[in-house]
Amino acid sequence: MKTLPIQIEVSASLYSKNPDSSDLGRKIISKSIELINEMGFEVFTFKKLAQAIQSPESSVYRYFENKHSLLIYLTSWYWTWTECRIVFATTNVDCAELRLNKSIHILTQPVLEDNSISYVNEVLLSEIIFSESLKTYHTRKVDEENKKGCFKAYKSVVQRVSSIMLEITPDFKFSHMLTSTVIEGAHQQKYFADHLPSLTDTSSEEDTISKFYLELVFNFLKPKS
Amino acid sequence: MKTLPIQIEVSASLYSKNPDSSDLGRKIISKSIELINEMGFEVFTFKKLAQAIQSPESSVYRYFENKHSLLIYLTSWYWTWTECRIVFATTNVDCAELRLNKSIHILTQPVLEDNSISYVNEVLLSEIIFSESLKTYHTRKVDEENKKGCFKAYKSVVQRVSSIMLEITPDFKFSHMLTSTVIEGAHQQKYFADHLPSLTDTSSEEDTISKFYLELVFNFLKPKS
DNA sequence: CATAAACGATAGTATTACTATTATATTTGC
DNA sequence: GCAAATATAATAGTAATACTATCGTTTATG
Repeated sequence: MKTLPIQIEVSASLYSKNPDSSDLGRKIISKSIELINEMGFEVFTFKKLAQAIQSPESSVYRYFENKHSLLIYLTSWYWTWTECRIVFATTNVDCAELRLNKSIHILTQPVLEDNSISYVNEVLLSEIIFSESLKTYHTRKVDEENKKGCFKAYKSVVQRVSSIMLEITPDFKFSHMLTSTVIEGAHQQKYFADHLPSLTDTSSEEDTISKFYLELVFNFLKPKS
Repeated sequence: MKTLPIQIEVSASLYSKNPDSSDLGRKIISKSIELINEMGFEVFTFKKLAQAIQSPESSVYRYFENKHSLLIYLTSWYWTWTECRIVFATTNVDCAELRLNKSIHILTQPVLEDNSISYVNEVLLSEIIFSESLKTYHTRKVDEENKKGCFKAYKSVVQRVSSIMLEITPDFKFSHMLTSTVIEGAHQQKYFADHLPSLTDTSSEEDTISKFYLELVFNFLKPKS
């Protein structure tokens, strides 16, 4: 698969100072991706991040209000980038079924290769998304943050995939539910496979989860008749 | 629907001192359900709980090591109770499809009536489960807590519903994945409907979510052929 | 070269999540 | 009915977290 040399832009409302605009900012992003991955988001603190990049804690706060804002930034970056990947994989594909198939693959499989151009390690970031992205919106401040546009990038992905479903089955009433069920479900099943395997049906195959959700979607959209 | 006058027993490994064994313990449970519901699990603290029940914070710690253990206790109580409800609703029902149908209803709909016998308010508890139960296993300590049996009650429910699916389609390969997708998906979709509606397909009907997952399951298990 | 912005260094605060201690109730076993 | 065990109240204290504030120095930018 070719890499995307695209510059990902994250909405200015999601940071205090654009981390993409300075060395320190980029170091904050790339190091925080590493650390959140290693220790998990709860254990991760700005103090630890600051120590790791050898800068004072207060400098980190100049970029992000708190670690939650940083997580929102990272997930927004991920979803913007993922939408690019979907667009890239589906333009000039005439068949809607095939476009949906490719989209579901992108949404349900963790990223395996880092393009290693940017300061963002996409492999590690995708792992963070799979295991921690729930925490972006499972807070008391969801509504407030939703108004601020914190989840715009995610919604846009859901909207795009929903539209493909509606091309296949125009009168389908549950396109958004089905899409978000697939995305969140795939994340969850990956987590279960790693930690609570009796909640899944693990197999030797790598892409059981993708196959499951592909079948789920196509059985629902086009029940064999 | 009839109420269940059953005594729910929670595994002794899930508390320091059994809250069911004293007035204070029962007050801790019933007040914490109220407070977690009001303010959300993150904002909830043992200090606030202690103030609300007019007891010192240290007394609460005699029952539960920390607030996370309390949440695990509450979810275990909920899943044990829910399995009872499933058993109650499905015994003496011959048709497996109907048993699955009833089970899915129980799993995808919030509880609407409190039996008001016990000190547990099941309506509020079910709301906590829908919005916060993810937090029981999304921690760095999942594996450790899983070994301790913290998620046994939940797994038992998943196992039971999986078995019904296998009665209907004996060679089905994804019964656990499908069951956990339905349970977690229903929780998620309810949350989305309340906070991020563009990720769902809201409608005036109350039970859109149940209908969606019912259709999802039966389309998958028995594709019309 | 001036001046604004960014950064480093350091200090300090409120809150959280506990732990510890001791005195006073309350239950329980005999 | 009383001693012994246990439960609870009352209070204090600690380490870590999540910030906020100040200020001098460096580094871009026009």
